[in-house]
Amino acid sequence: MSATPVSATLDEQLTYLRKGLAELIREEDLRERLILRARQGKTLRVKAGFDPTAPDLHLGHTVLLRKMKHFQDMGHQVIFLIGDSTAMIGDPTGRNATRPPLTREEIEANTETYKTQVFKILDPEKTEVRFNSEWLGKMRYEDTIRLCSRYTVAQLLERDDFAKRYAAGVAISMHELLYPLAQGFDSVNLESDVEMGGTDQKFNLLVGRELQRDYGQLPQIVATSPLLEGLDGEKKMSKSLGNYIGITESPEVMFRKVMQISDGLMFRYYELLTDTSLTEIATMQERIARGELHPMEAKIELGKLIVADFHSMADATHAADQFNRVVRQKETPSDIPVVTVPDGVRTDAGVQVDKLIARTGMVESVTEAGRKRKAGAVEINGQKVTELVYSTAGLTELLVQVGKNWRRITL
RNA sequence: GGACAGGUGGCCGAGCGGCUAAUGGCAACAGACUGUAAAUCUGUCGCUCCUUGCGAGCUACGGAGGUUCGAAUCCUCCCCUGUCCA
Repeated sequence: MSATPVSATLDEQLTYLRKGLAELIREEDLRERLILRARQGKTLRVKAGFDPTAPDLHLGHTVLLRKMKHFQDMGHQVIFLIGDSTAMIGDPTGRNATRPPLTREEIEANTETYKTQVFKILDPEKTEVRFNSEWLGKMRYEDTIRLCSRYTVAQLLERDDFAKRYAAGVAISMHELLYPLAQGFDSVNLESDVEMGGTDQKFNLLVGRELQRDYGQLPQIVATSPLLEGLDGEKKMSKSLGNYIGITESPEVMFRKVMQISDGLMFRYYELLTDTSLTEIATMQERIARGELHPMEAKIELGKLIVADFHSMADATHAADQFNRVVRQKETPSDIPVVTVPDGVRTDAGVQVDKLIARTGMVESVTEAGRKRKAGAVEINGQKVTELVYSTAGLTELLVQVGKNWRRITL
């Protein structure tokens, strides 16, 4: 990731920080704040919150993390806030009930997971990891009432999600209304100068400004980053929709997933997930349109860039090779998990195929295995297998393939 | 507290006594095609067992009971959601 020196001029800083943001509220405020803090000999406190119940980051999160890194590049302090208290609510999406609070152990385990992932992008030296239970957990009933008194129902109903649900007659629980307030209160406690989040967080981020004003603080600047579309190119990337690329996934899986996105989406990924400049991207698009560059070539390059970010260049090259051999030339992949035959799948004549592929984790259930086999999706030692029993006479191992799953099973 | 309308498989949404593991759509998975994808086409899409068969059993339509040869469908009670009234 390119680093602009900390000694950048004010205008250089602003340009650098503005790039790639969906919205900045307000740009003049950011300018003034930069001047103010510089005069005080301070750096900006840049906050972003994360949900500790789902410590698996995917590329969608990295759009934001990359932007946070840009603030660090400019010498500012980033606060990685873990919403352990607000996790009980969960950012209202319409169908969540109150979730039980996480235990201390769970939170710590999840925090560690987060750190190893987040510091692939963020600079640990300029990152402060905090928990909102520090202040929310200490609040008494009276404190909560006081906080609630600072906001009105009408204000909360401005939030698009609430407004829609209210209009449609879908349930909105009281505690969900507290979520934006709690998040805003985090900003008060952290005295944040900037809060970052996805564009879907805009409302919550703005609440922070209101509350900070109420508490006699300068309102934070709100910086939203675009939401990354998932692999389907339609909905935002999310784990629950299954259209994501996790940043801890293997180079091979990552690469393959990148190759699966549509050609159009590829440019979006270039824009939001790599340092490729907009002009370079435009040039690439033109060359593809003119037939000088094959879209696949551009996508391979994208895949390598992304894999290299989270693994290494060598891994990226290897993943690309692997993809080329396995997917394009339909050769056998080089690193196949090796397992021994599970109990109870042998028969007198050989092995029972359904149980074999179910019990080695290649499919969910024996029933599904049977379906896959009958549908012609199972190959053993290069031969399509539709019979129930596969003869193993004279064999010492089986090379089994079901779709993109491979296993080397020793007998 | 009252009146009314609802709660169905990952989601949406039909069914309203048997032929319903439950129409249809989306999503998903596998196969064909391909530039890798997209698009398109085909198949599948609860679990287990075996003698792998248009096989057997089990579980499933908010929950618990009941009526019936038989219930997602009827009855009772309960829980939950929404609307209106208080």
